[in-house]
Amino acid sequence: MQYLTGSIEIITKINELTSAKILWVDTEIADWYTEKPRLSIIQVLTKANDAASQSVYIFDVLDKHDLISYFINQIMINPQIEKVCHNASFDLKYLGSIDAQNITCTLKKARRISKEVLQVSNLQLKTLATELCNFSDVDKEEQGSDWGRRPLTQKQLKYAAMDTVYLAAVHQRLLAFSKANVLTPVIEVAPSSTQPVEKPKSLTPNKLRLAFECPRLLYLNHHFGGSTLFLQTEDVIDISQFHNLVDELINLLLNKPDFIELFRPSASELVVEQIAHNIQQLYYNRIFYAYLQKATSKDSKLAQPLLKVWEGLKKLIISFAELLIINRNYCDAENVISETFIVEDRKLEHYFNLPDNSQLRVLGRYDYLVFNFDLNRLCLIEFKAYQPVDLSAQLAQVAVYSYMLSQNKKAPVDSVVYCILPFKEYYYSWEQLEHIAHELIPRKLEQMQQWLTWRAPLPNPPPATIQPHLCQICPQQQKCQSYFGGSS
DNA sequence: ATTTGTCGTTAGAGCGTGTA
DNA sequence: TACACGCTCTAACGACAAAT
Repeated sequence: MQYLTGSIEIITKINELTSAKILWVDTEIADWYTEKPRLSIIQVLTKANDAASQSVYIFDVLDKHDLISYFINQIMINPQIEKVCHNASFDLKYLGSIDAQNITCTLKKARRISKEVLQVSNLQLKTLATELCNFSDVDKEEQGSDWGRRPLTQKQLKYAAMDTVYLAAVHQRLLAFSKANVLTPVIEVAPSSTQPVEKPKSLTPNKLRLAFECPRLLYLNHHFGGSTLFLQTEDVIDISQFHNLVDELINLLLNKPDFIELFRPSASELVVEQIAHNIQQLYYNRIFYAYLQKATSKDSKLAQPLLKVWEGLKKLIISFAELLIINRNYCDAENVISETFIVEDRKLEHYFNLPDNSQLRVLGRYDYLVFNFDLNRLCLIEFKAYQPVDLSAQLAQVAVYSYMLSQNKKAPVDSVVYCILPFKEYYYSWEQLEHIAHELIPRKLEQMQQWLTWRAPLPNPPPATIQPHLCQICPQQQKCQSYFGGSS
């Protein structure tokens, strides 16, 4: 160890060090607890594996600002020299801060590897020296000692020198660790060729349904908003909470222990009407009655139409009861409900291959999923408050849902649509849905892209496909005629 | 276009750890 | 003591699907 105090010898040594490739650097600070901390000494190790601390140079730079600046300019800023520090951000406060180049922080390295992997109790330099590098007799006392006093004691100088020795040893060990844990190389993502024509980046099953019902309405809705539901005015009651009503029905089935007792007898002993009646009763008392009260208190005219909704829900419950009894053949009473109603993430995503060889993302969320043990098949449920205006559009919508889910599940998925006002059940088997999803949907999606990007007065406006008598109740009939003109 | 509910991302507050 | 950094947790924000 060389302890250098004279300006000339320090500058000479700094000049020597500029040819080094790597240096292990540490500092000691006097008055660190005060407003005006002073850099006391800079320790530099030039050779790793120097347990005898032969190649440590200690520069005494207390209050010698020109020497400190010289060190910073010659060593710290020089990008050719790698400087290794423990908790480098601390030393850099006195040695060039943001100007310093090519700094390696062993604390950062150690943190990245983690305490657990290193199997050490903490990441202090002294701990790493003892627990990672097996140094014994590591001195801790002098760290907080008075580095402003001169002359420095032999003990202080020994401590200061050993710090860099530990630093180099720890550094070597950490390098070995990070080499051993080479992370999987970063996967180069192929740059996606951006299409010159601006096309919708993704579509939804709901939009697809609309595209089948009326492309013009799809277009108007996309650009100008407005309602898309074809409804006779006398049908319309506010059942925006309709999905909530169904949600609560299924939650009730899943969470109410009473229903387990209901399914205690064997399947052959169970009677659909009886089961359904029980569910209806409980649901009416728990959920629907309160909803009815609340709605009619706001508007007493709602009572009559809401009773129609109830009639629909009752029939829905019968359907559920039938399915549950079928499945009771295969499940015990405790599990039949949870095995029938499958609760999981309802989001769906799929990239459809279009006829023009491009791909289009379709995103959607289905309503519910059940399993029928007799058919050994999943079945996706879609709820509609009102009768569909166009059955083929409805079919297309559930075909997309079924198809996307079947891709996830790697299994066929049937679909059923329940309409509540008035109650009607539409069952579609996977065999017909798959055909539609394969043959019809990709072409429709391609058309939709064209329709949605169409700008008046370019040719090929979206056709009006809806039947004329239904167009009379189109929610945007007026706008459609004024925008597209002619027949609707 | 606007709204509504859900869900995932992100900024930042707070805490712990490191330095003399 | 003071400051920097990173981790975690949360609140705010925005994206999204579906409905109006």
